[in-house]
Amino acid sequence: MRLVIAQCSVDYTGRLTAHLPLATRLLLVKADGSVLVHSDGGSYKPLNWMSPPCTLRTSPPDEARAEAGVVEVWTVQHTKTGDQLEVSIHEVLHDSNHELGVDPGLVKDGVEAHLQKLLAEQIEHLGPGHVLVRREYPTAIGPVDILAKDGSGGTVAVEIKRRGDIDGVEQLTRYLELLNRDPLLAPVTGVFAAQEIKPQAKVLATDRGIRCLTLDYDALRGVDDVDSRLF
Amino acid sequence: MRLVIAQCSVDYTGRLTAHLPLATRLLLVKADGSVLVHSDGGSYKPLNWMSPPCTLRTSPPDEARAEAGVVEVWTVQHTKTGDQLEVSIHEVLHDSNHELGVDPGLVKDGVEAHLQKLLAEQIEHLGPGHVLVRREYPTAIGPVDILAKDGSGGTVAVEIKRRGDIDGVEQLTRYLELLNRDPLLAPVTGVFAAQEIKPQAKVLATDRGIRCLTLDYDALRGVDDVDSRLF
DNA sequence: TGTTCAATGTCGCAA
DNA sequence: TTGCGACGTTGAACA
Repeated sequence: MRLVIAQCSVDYTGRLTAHLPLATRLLLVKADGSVLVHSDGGSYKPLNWMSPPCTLRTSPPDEARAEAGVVEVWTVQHTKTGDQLEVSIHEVLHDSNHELGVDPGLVKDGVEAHLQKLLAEQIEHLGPGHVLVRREYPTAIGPVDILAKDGSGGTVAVEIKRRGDIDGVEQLTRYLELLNRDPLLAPVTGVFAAQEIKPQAKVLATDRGIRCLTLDYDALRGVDDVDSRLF
Repeated sequence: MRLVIAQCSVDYTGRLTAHLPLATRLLLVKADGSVLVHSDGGSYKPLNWMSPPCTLRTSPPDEARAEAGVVEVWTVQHTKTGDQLEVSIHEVLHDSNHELGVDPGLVKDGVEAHLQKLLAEQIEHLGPGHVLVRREYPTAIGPVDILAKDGSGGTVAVEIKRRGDIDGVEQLTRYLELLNRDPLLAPVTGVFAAQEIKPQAKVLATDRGIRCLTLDYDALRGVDDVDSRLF
């Protein structure tokens, strides 16, 4: 990631034509070649930008621009649409390069983990008499989201998803198979819990004797203590 | 504008709950206190952010976080909604401050002015035999976007909008009323030209004998000389 | 100031 | 790939 603070003017031609008069701004060049032009205010949206895939080419100014005080021209062109961003740089005030590496991303996780925490706290949603054993119960093939005991002493394994798909049912099935080999736990029944469960997933789960539980995120959250939001 | 490159994890609580695991990212603090968290890829949208009005407070980590390697905690809170962004900083790799001043802004000039220029250049879109008189034809109540002569010597007044609404028809009506008082110009007919014309506007215009013309921006531009894009 | 509607929307999932 | 809907939508015009 390259950070440049520079006096510059910017022109964009693409879906529309736009122009930014001369001023001091931040030019942010990302590893994928995309460029953001930010001012010192406004929202998170840049004044101007070019999204990937695109290429950045720097060149000396033509005579007319050199006259006008331009020292370098950046031409950023979108690889597919041909949209073009042209930055006329008058003075560079800062220029630094930074190695960031790939972001683990998976932003907006939260929801699934939060659902797990909320359901663990309100384990009664599994049915009367249920008691939490633990969250993230470790097994050889990965942690089970929630392990609980039902009223009759049987074990319950819960797989939680934001959107319940066939994959989730398969995953839970593997856990159940493994857990049921453990005489201390067996018999282990399964609960597939999600905000929204696909009909196909519901059919498969039911066929395998797995109970489906639709979670109401807002309702679960409403009961939750406001102070415990950061988990 | 403050630029910080740091190893950090980020938590957001507001409309939703989101978490960013530990990684190296850009933290951008704008003059108005707003904060953007950018990775080295993706689009112009930050991974996480806080929009103004908000306040940034930095504090030493609590004991548990200090254990985990956190050296500083940023708490950014929205003044009105109470949304909160918490940045746990593990290591600062770069930290610089820059005075940018107020941006002249006025981004996104263009479309309407560009449409006017393009239509003036390709006046034949008004119909066969049309000749341009001038753009921005001055009148007592403001300039008419385009004034032209049709094949039979009559005058044509064109009002151009990006989106054609009732207001535009009213405006053109006022111009027509005024222009038709001028014996040198009369009879003056009206053309309401826009990229998109609202049904109500079309009805009103037609009712008043004003012709509607839908402009195809891309098609007009396609014909346009590539070198004349900067206007 | 609140409401409506476009956007260089962007983003994410389903068909 | 394409289409559709939601978004911490954002942003501007209009009432």
